[in-house]
Amino acid sequence: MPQSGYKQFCPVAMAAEVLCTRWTMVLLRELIAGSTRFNDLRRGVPKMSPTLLSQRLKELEGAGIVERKAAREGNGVLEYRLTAAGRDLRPVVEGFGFWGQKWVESQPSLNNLDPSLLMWDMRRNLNPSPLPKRRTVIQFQYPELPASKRDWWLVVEPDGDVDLCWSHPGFEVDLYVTTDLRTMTAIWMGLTTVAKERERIDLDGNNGIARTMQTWLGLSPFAAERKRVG
Amino acid sequence: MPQSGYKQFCPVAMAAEVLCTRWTMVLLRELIAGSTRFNDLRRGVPKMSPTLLSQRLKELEGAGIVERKAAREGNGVLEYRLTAAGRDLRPVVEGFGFWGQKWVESQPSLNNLDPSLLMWDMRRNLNPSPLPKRRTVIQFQYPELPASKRDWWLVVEPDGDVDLCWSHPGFEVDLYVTTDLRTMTAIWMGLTTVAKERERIDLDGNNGIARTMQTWLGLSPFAAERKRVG
DNA sequence: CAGTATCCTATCCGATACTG
DNA sequence: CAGTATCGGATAGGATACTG
Repeated sequence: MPQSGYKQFCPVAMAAEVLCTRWTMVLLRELIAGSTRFNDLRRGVPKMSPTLLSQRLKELEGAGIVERKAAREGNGVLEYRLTAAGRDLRPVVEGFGFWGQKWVESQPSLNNLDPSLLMWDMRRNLNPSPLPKRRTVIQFQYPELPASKRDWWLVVEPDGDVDLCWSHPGFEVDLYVTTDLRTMTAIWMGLTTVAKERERIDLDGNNGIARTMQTWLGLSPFAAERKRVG
Repeated sequence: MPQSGYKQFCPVAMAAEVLCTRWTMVLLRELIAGSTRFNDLRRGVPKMSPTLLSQRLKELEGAGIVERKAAREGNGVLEYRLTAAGRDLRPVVEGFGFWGQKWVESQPSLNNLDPSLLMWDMRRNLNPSPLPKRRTVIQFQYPELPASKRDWWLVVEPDGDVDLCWSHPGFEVDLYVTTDLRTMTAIWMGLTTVAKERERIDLDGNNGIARTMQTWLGLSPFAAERKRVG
């Protein structure tokens, strides 16, 4: 932010000085969602350059929002964790999200799709409880995309852990979901539903899993907020 | 914001795109506080250039947050009013304010004082009810400041309206408050109280008004949030 | 009073390549 | 894997003066 700092004693300005730099709110969303490792953060904020990510993390550390420390397991790998001040930003970030969901036109941002980011978010919010109590594999296929971004696998372990793979994990696939990225994104954002888009989605495989898709498919944390504009 | 736009479908990013440009949150605070005219907004955001203020107002209009229309009285004077989407930002802006009050060190921003801004905010939040039911005039004096910024008058009308003057309004002064700007600002922000700073404040005039200063002096909307850092 | 026009520069940031 | 180094360009926005 050019000539940074507002030089104002108002608390709103003081907060904005820290929070309203480019990418910062989006990065915070990713931290709040639970990512702690540098490359996990990158996946959640893929358009941010590593240089800037590194710089922002330092700024957030300086502002007392994030602390970096070595992960307890792992060979000196660093983790970024929110401090109390950072956790206190959750309602602020959620405020942004719900307001954005309610009032910002979504058509333009539906032109900026990213399968990697979508699948990464889906992985996080997936709800394993309606699924069988064994390992379940779901393959997503976006035929319109180039080969390297076309196929994705969500592997749901019996303990509820979900892994995202971009090459075949080797296990048998329980359900193939074939659709276009825009439809899948719109469903995930809560702008529409599996049922409404039924004709744009091809489900092939285990019938029970197919039928309950809307329930195991976790949606965006902001999906519940009803859109008020186009 | 350089290369603007996050090109992400996440609602947090969508909101941040609109809200996290320079000065925008601070401007919104002023709109939410009730200013509607261009020059009133300027007083609330004095460090913002008129060019940028004008530009931001247009952007906010484009985003559906503000609408501009001719004031009903007055000769075609424009007013800026929040739309429903804009009013819905109140909790978001307040979230910033409370978080900032709680977690951002205030010492640095207490080096960026501005008597004009402080008095402007005091004018807005003053609570007339403990004052006499007649016109009451309170003169603030900051001896350390240059003459042009030293003296300020708050004129409280019987109906509760408060005017701010920077030259003597002509009416008899009921109370002279003489202190330094830093002390007065810290009190207004809720970081300290009139009683605690009693020795730094000189009160001269009507005793009853002097004694109740802490009550008629309206504080910052965020004063109630307790600071958690230095 | 309520803004515009113009100019210019600081700086933010994106891209890419590279390292322990 | 987890970042750092370097570079250049775009652009945001500060300053100032001006107008209806």
